[in-house]
Amino acid sequence: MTSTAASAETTARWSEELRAHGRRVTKQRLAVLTAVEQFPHAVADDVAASVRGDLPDISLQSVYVVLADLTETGLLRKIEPPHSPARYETRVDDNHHHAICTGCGRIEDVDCAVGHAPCLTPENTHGMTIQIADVLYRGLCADCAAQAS
Amino acid sequence: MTSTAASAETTARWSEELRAHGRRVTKQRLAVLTAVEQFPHAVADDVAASVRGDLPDISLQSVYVVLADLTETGLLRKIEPPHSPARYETRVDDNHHHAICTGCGRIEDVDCAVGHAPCLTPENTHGMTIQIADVLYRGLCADCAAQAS
DNA sequence: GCCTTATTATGAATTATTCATAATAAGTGG
DNA sequence: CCACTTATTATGAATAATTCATAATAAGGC
Repeated sequence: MTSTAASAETTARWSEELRAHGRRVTKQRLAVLTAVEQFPHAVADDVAASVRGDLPDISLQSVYVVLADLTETGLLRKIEPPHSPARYETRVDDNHHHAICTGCGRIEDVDCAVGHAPCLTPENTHGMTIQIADVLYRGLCADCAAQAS
Repeated sequence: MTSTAASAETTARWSEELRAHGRRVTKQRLAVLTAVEQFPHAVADDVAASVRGDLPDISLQSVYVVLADLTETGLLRKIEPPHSPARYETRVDDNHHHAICTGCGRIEDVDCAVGHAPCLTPENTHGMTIQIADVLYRGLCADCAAQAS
């Protein structure tokens, strides 16, 4: 996974977002945001590889620190599928879901199936106040289905 | 978490299930099945603690081996919530979902919200053939909500 | 009761991630 | 533009859950 220098426009947009959230604008944050935007659902390792196009000496741990901070800030969304390291994306405002291929592990975005907030009204919640519903679809992607036959 | 000696009836039922799946009946498997049935959503550590009421010297690794085998066999269902070790339950035949309390981590069963197979028909699957939908609700349980106020 | 093969035991290894602490740099006020 | 405060980043070590390889054991068929 190679890097792509962020366009001035992209940089400006992310800088604005960072400031809007009261965060300092650093080259590490800009590089991470750009990388995740370019490669949605990338894992920390991939992000680090991409970021190293701009910042060759950044360590994986530093990338983890930045990813965690940006996730907490709300600029990134963290996805944690079983049997996969955590993945990150910049699409944070809609509550879309994900489909993971059981063959190759690739992840695709999936919009809500039923209106805007699907599955948010389970029948019996045992007194729990439900805040969000994480939906993870599992299946076979077209490529893996073709290979299987 | 203490053990409860399995009733003869329970043991007989699980023995039958094991044989029906072409598996040998061992005291380790019976103890694990009984423990998980008694404590739904227990983590491996809890299962080991419970099993040790019958088999004081069983190691955690052995419990892991048995849990993995029973899960593969289909006698147990494994739940893998983020930030929690895997949990196990004996309720395997319905596709029910789970609600996890963000306060205390407790897990409750939640029946399907919309008919029998909710959320199984997303709008755009990018060519993926969806097989199952894992739904994980997050919220606050009654106890934690009370404490928060 | 033997014998074959499934099952279990166990110590070591793995992987993703966080933590504590030290070093650095962003933005602010003079 | 410089200095300074405090956020941010760097880094090595630690952690936690789980799996793996291999050796020991025991179920169930004959």
